[in-house]
Amino acid sequence: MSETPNLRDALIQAGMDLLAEGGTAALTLRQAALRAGVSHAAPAHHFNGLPGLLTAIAARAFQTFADTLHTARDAAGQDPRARLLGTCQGYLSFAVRHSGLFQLMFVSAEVDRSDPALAPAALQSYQILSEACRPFATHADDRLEVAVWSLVHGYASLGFSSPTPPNPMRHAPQFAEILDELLRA
Amino acid sequence: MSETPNLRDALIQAGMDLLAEGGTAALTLRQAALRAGVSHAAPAHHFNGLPGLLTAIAARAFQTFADTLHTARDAAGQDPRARLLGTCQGYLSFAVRHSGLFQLMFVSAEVDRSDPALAPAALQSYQILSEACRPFATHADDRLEVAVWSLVHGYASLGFSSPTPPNPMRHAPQFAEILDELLRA
DNA sequence: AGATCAGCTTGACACTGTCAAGCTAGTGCG
DNA sequence: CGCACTAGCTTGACAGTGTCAAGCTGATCT
Repeated sequence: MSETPNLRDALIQAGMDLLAEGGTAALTLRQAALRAGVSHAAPAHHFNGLPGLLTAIAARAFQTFADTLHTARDAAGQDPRARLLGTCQGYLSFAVRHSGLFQLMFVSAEVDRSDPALAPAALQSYQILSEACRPFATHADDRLEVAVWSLVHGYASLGFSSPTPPNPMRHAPQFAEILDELLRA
Repeated sequence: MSETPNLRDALIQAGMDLLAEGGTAALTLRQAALRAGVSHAAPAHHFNGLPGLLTAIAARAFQTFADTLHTARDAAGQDPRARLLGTCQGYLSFAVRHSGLFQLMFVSAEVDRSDPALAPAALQSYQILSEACRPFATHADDRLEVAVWSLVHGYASLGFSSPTPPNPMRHAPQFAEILDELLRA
């Protein structure tokens, strides 16, 4: 039993690997258990069934999401517009590189969004984006950051269902130009 | 035999009902077959397995989606801005009222997005939105319509994962104000 | 009249999540 | 020291799922 001092983490990691390799359909309690080298019912002991594992994975994903936004913003220099654009590009980069996690975080009906473990990292992610928007806010309410958030999230999401027929995303304008369009207000 | 002259349509309808009642998890080949009063393997004969049924449902959903956009736009009067706002509100209304279908159409990995039956209605939906954007286009490329599309799609999507912790969507500004923000450019 | 065949049924298979029961090693207690 | 106890995991079972192969049935065509 010295192999896995922390089976819980090993199961989360196995689940993330499965998700990255085979998409949502491949993420299975039994397969995660198999990868971690334990019996098929072991995961139920640490998480409380499949939704529990998915929620734990989503929580960890929000953490790396926040990290991605953070480093992308800091790499963009000091100019406020560059920082906001960098943050958004980190957002898009994460969505493309970890599409399975992205989908799990934002759309999966099986993660328990009331789980208290989900709040901190998710809030942190949002605050990074919100803070990058602040220099451009012209109204008292949150309308600009909600606009930017909706814009980047929609752009990312539509990029997925991109083989979708309407698909102006195939030759879509770069996000930078679209963001500029919004910031010109 | 005389009960269901068109079993295919009956299965699609049963699937849409299941989706509306119990979400994605409740939409099952066997349950759809049960509702249509046929054996568990009958659906595989009309669609080619579960992805086929999901794709057929998505295709029909795109049709009613286009209808929703169309009527919402026409009900908004003649002013270009009112028409665009009306179209977007139709978009949001559909997303809220048919969240299961919306998710199926845009995110589900199990629908075959290369299916030729998907293209027409989806293209029609996109063209309605695109046309409503035309009076405001200032550039040669599609950047405005992609911006509006991303904005409304992201706003709708974030509204779902809304129990999500960051959740500025709880007291989110009305979409109209956000759209105005974009159109001011 | 007889052949053909699409449409559906029946039965089986592997796979899934979940539950109940049991094992096992480490811990605290008398 | 010995013994109950418990957390962590295993084993075995169950219902439900998608999918496939084989068979039935009734209408259509030659």
